[in-house]
Amino acid sequence: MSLRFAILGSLSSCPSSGYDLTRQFGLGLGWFWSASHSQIYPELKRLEDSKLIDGSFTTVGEKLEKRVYSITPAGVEALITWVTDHPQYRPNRDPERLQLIFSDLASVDDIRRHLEAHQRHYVDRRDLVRPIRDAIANGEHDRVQKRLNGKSPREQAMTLLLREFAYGGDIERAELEIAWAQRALRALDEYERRYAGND
Amino acid sequence: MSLRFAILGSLSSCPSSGYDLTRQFGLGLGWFWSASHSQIYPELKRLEDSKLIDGSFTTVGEKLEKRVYSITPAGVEALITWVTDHPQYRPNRDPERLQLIFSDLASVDDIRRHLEAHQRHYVDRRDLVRPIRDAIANGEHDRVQKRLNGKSPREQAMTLLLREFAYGGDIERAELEIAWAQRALRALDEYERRYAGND
DNA sequence: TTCTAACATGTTCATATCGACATGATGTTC
DNA sequence: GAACATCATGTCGATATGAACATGTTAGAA
Repeated sequence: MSLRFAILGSLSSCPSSGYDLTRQFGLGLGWFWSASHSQIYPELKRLEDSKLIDGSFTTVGEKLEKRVYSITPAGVEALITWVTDHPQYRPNRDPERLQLIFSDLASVDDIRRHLEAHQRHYVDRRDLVRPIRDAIANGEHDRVQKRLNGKSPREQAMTLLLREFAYGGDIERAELEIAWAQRALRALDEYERRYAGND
Repeated sequence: MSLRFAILGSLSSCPSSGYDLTRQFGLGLGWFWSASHSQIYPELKRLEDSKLIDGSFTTVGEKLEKRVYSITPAGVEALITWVTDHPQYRPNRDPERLQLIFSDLASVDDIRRHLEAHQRHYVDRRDLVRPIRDAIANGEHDRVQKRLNGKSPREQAMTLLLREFAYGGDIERAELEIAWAQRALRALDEYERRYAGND
């Protein structure tokens, strides 16, 4: 149910086409909600039917049609209602650690590979998010800059503060997972030393 | 797709009924994968059709039928294949921080409430997971004890080590989120001081 | 004996999600 | 002029998930 609000939120920065949004979901926004174009286009239709967004046609070159959507006042209202809502925490889904708790059926090497993959995953993630956070802080992020347009310095500071919290939290999470995996790997080493030769 | 393996994994500790599994998903296992009985019963049927588990009937009292499932050798094999697989990281879904980045449309008080709810959520979570982790470490967790049965001391140590990693990681994550929310709340205070009276 | 909590197992429907299928235009490079 | 990456918009079908609907038993307490 968050997809519609992810779209509304993105459109509250600036009007965009389905294609623009798809790319957004593949970049910055994607760290908090990801979606493919096959979800986005039908959702845009539904949002238009609900009068929360407004579509207009443009043409690129000779024939290529582009549909650019803008958020309506009703859309802004719906978005504000949603952000103001008590956050809904979804059911836990942690397939990696689920694998891990049943990995006593696998070999120590398999477990080691699992933890190394976990570490790599979060290193990659951290290294991809950091530049985005930095670009936002340095005023080099296009869509965030558009969001700042027309806002007072006070409001601009809040927009930037919230982004800093959100991306910062994501980076901290990645760093936690990296440190966790490293500690687990060291514990595995110790386990192997303790039981070396026995059994 | 992890549901079938969550069930297989749970059955690899000891045979259980759908009802037992439902409770398991509501307790320990639920921290890594949660599911309702309406997902579990049909999945058990599918697993039985695939010969990965074996169902037998028991009667409780006079009439009440109970279907107890055990994992088959083919099921153990399928489970091992899965735990040995490279972990699959799912698309990001972080509705809370998604709300947060668009909360520049809301009031500072709304943001404060959001962060306080976030903190409470993870305090509750931490306080619920810790006793489970401790019970496992102290040998007071029934299903984990059953899993240890018939294992060598070396194997038992690995089972317990993996649980410690998994639950420990979850607790650390909760503590990170609590600290993050507290820092964000302090940053909000500072924001309000800085802009007091202006605007 | 009656009531209640817990035991026990299902189905059904709406929605979410993802990968694959499907099509075509535009701009750049070789 | 051909090839290719990117722009651009859609649909379809399989599966996942969750809430609600549906039914009945058993054990213990009041």
